[in-house]
Amino acid sequence: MHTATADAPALAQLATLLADTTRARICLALLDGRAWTAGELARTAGVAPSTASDHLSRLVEGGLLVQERQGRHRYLRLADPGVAQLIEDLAGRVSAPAPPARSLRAARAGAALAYARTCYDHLAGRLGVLVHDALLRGGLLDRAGGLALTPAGIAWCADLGLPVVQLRSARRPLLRDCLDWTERRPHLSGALGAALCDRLFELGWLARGAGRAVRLTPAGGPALAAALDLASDDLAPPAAPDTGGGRA
Amino acid sequence: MHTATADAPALAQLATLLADTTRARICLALLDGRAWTAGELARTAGVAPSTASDHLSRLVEGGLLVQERQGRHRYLRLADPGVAQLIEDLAGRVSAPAPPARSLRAARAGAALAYARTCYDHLAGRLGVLVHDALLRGGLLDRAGGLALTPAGIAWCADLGLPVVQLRSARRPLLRDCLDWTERRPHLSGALGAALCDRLFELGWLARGAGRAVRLTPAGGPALAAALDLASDDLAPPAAPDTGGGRA
DNA sequence: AAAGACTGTCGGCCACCACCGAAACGTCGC
DNA sequence: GCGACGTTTCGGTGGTGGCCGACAGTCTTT
Repeated sequence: MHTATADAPALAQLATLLADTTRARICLALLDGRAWTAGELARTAGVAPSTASDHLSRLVEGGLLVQERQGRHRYLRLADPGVAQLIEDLAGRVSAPAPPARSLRAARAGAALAYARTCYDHLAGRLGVLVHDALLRGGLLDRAGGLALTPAGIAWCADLGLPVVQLRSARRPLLRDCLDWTERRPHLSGALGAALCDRLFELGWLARGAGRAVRLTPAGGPALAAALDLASDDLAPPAAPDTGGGRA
Repeated sequence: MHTATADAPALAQLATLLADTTRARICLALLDGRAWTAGELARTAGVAPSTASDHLSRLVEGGLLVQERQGRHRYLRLADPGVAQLIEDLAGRVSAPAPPARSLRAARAGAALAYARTCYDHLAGRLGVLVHDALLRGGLLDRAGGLALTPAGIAWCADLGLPVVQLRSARRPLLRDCLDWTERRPHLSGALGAALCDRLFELGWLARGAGRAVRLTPAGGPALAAALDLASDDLAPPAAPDTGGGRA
């Protein structure tokens, strides 16, 4: 007599989708929030296109991915923020062993990624943490009784064009901590985190770099700093190292 | 060239632990937050003791479970609230298809479970949702800018013997929504949700029933209702359907 | 229309793993 | 001490699933 409060086979089936290195690689790649083609994912995962095709079909069928066919391409992306959250949570439990930079190019790419990147649909990296900290210091965000915007914070969002009331949804929390695995500190996720990131792109303050990396635009840096009541320098990426001096 | 932002093999390895029906059953059983013996888990999962022993060792080695040996018994429980959250999140993605009650006894047990139960370390079921709603209605909890206690809510917690400041931790959010799969509505999880549940047991307002089910004690019902500014009836379980059977 | 690119299907190979029963180990009780 | 009980270890077995190469389909390009 199995109590079977929840459907164990279904849970196992869902976990199975992530229980394969190749599928895990695919899902991690898709964590950038964009749509990839099947071929790109196959190359990234290091398997034959036919193998990847199989995996992708299973992931779609399992509800983790959604696809969109355009001509001879098959675009795939994570099904919804919940899937991204799930993968993040799982990845967060495995101690990421501080990837050592192998080459100068890799080190530079790594630095860009550590500075600012997208974490599915919100801002992460050092910039993400800085924004979080600035909001907290400015009294726009409050952690005394949980994690919430203050009335001032709600007004701040409205000024930026973020309608907080409309972002409230039963399906997704407005705010959520997302642990940064480079900074080891929280940044903002949730519906608002995603909307804020969207809006920064929309305003042209933020632009995509290579891969998951993003960067502040020349106009966006000062603008965001002003909005957060910071000096421009506070948001600047670490000074480009001419040689090895990795700034702490 | 694999970008390998995170360790895909490690993620897959972690997911593999949950990617088996038997291990999933074990983990779901342990969601009640208590420590089970290896034999109990074997019977619950419906496998031979030797099979379960193997699974349990793997789960412990993988960091999902912790064990404690006492004499000829091996007690196992979930390693930490994060694991419980992970399993909840996974289980929450698979639509639990409203288990039909097969017998009168099963229906009664199901009703008790739907009314109040523990969800690893916090209160769930109808009672959990009622508490959440009462806190919200009473202005102790606020959802305007996220999910947070109001100053009044912090005071209310203090009155109850819950030191909110000490509960704030980097490792675990103070408050968190946990979707109830019977009520389909949020109840309180997180560090505070766990502390509140603990305290209710400590005060003798809440007592354990069969399995994961809990019940309000005769003294606890009115006390909790008063604390939440509710009529006693508002917290009452659904009227017991009076068939002829002798009530235990 | 033909050539090329992206993707899906099929068959086969191989490795992994969940399961069990039997037996060994340790603890508890008489 | 002896037996009972809970647990673990150890082969052995069967099923599942990841992987590839080859071929077929579909869309784009020349």
